[in-house]
Order: sequence, then C-alpha cells, then structure tokens
Amino acid sequence: MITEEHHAIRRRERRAQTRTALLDAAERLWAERGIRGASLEDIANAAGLTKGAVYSNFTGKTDLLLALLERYTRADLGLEMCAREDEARLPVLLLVEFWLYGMRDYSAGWRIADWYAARRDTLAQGFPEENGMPSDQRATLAMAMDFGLTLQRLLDPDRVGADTYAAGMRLVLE
Amino acid sequence: MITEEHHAIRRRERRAQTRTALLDAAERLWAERGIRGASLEDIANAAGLTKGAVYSNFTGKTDLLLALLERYTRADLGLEMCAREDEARLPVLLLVEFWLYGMRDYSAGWRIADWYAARRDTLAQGFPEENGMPSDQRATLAMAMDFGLTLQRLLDPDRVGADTYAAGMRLVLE
DNA sequence: ATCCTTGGCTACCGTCGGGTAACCAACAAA
DNA sequence: TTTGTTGGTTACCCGACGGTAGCCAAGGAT
Repeated sequence: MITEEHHAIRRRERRAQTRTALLDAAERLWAERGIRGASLEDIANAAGLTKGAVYSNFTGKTDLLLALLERYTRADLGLEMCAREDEARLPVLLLVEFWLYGMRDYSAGWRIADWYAARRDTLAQGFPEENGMPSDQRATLAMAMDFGLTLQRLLDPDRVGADTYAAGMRLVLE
Repeated sequence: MITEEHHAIRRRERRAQTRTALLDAAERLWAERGIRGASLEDIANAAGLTKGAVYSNFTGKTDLLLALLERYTRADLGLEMCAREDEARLPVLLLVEFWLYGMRDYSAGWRIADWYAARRDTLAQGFPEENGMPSDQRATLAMAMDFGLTLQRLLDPDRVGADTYAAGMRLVLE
C-alpha cells in the first residue's frame, strides 16, 4: 500500500539523489581541474542538471564546497594512499586542494585540521606504544611519510618507485 | 664618461628590474591567494605597474607562471623547510600550488619533477651510504618526511609540535 | 477534480579577468 | 634638432562565472 508519507519519502529521496549527484560531480571535477577550475555550470552539467539545481540545493559555491568537504572528511581514505596509485590520484589531488583552501580560509581550516587529527587518532590506536615513541607521534610520522612519498611518486613514478614507498613506510612503522 | 652602451645597459637593467618586480609580486600574491586567485592586474598593481607591463614582458599569464617556476626552481629552499615556520608558510603554499599545476599540466609537470629530482640528488650527496639503504632513497624519504610534516604542522601547529617534527627528521636521518 | 507546494529550468545581470590595440613619453641614434 | 625605437599606459573587447528572479511541470494534499 502506498501512503502519503510514502510519497513524501520518495520525494525526499529524489532530492537527496540530486544532492548526491551534484556532490559527486563536484568531487570529480574539482579534483580534476581544481576548485576554481570547474564552474557550477560545469558541475551541474556533469551531473545531468543545470546551474539552477545547484542553487536549489545549496546557497552558493562555498556552501557546496563545505558540504563536499563535510562528506569528504567523513568518508575515510584508507591509510597508505599510494598503494594503488592510479586510484589514489584524484582523491589526493582533491585533498591537496582542500589543504590549500584550508590554509587560506580559517573557517575551513579547522575542519581539515580536525580531520587530520581524527585520522591520526584512529591510526595511533593501531600502534602499540613502543620504543619510547608515543603512538600518536608515530601516527603523525606515518601520515607524513605516506603523504610526502605519495606527492613525489604521483609526480614522478619512474624516479620514486614502489620499493622506495615500501621502504619509507617500513621505516616509520618499524 | 657615459657612452651609448652605458645607456643601453641602463635600459636593459631597468627592464630587468620591472621583470623582477613583476615576478616578485606574482610570487607573493600567488602564494597568498593561489594562482587563479590573483589576476595579472592585481600582480601589476602590487608591483606599482599596470597590466600592460606584464604583456610587455611576458606573452601571457602562463608565460609569467613558467618564468616564475623557472626562477623558483633555481633558487633553493633550504632543507627542513619547517624549521622557521612563519617564514616557510608562503614558499610552501606556492610550492603546493606548483605541484598541483604540474600534476595537471604535463609540460610544467616535468619541470617540477626535475626540480624534485635535483633536490634529492643534492641531498643524497650529503648522506653516506649506510645501513644498506641507498643514499638517494634516503634522500627521498627525508624530503617526504620534511614535506609531510610541514603540511600537517602548518595546518595545525598546536597538535603537530616542533618536537614531532624533530623526531621525524631524526628518524629518517638516523 | 482542484489547489498549492516543491524542485528544477531558463533567461538574465554585473563583474571580473585575460588578451589586444592604439597611444605616448622617455630616450638613444643620426 | 630630428627621427626611430623601446617600455609602458589607457581604453576597450569578449567570454566566463557567480548569483538572482521568474517561470513551469510534476506530483502530493484536499
């Protein structure tokens, strides 16, 4: 039986779907071209919609950005991003975009900083406190190594091989 | 005595000065606001000039960008960028801008990749081959740790302290 | 069957930014 | 002094982008 609430729910679902579609498109295009490099119209078209849909679901570009940042920082990139490098390329690009944005916009900065902190905490719980180094410090170093190697490797996979990546992670994970 | 060549030289010098002034302004503004965030007019005005001066000295925005990249990759940031953190903020921001640009523009990508490689080589010469790890690999790891820690520390200096930075560099430099 | 809400579309505006062309002043060459 | 060149300014064009307003159709409510 189909009730009125049922309809209302389907309605909300459809709206959520368009929101998701827009966020997906923004995530992909902004990763590919940079935040200022993809316009709202580009994003809407990529989602099979028009710019109006964006303004119907978000108050503006920065709102869309913050919503994406919100969703992005909930979902977890697994540790060791460089493991499958082709797959990691776009997420890392977007992460760097967000880092830059956060460095310049204070209100977004704390959110990214918090995400990093949460990631470190999660990671630290996997490390037993050993060798005199606190586990949270070790987590910070692991993230740093992972990130620093990924940046070099994505830019120049020939000269920064998978073996170097493995050696780095081994060193920091003892 | 003032010869004709003397004049010609002063002329060339003045031109070189305006070029430098434009490059300086671009370096600062692009670091502060991002490459797409500062227009040619902004840059020219910051240098006390007008947009026309840019087009008199460079063929366009990307040419100015490449010239700056060229100059930037000649000058050397010392290793351990995070040592004096306030001083490092802008250079690191610009470096990340360049990294992103290089990841998306193939023709610029190899230049940045080469710069990284040269940095690694220079660094590697300071490392004796020891403990079974090749010195060039150690250089890669040192850069990765330095960079990864700097990114985290610039974003959140409270939670990523100088001690952690020191510990990371110690670990990788043995 | 009728009304009204909602979600998305279309057309439009103002601004901004890269790029161009005409112009002009300083200055070197004669 | 006159002439030509060079370095920079001014005014303008055009496309793109963020944002707004009015419209319209789908589809729930009554």
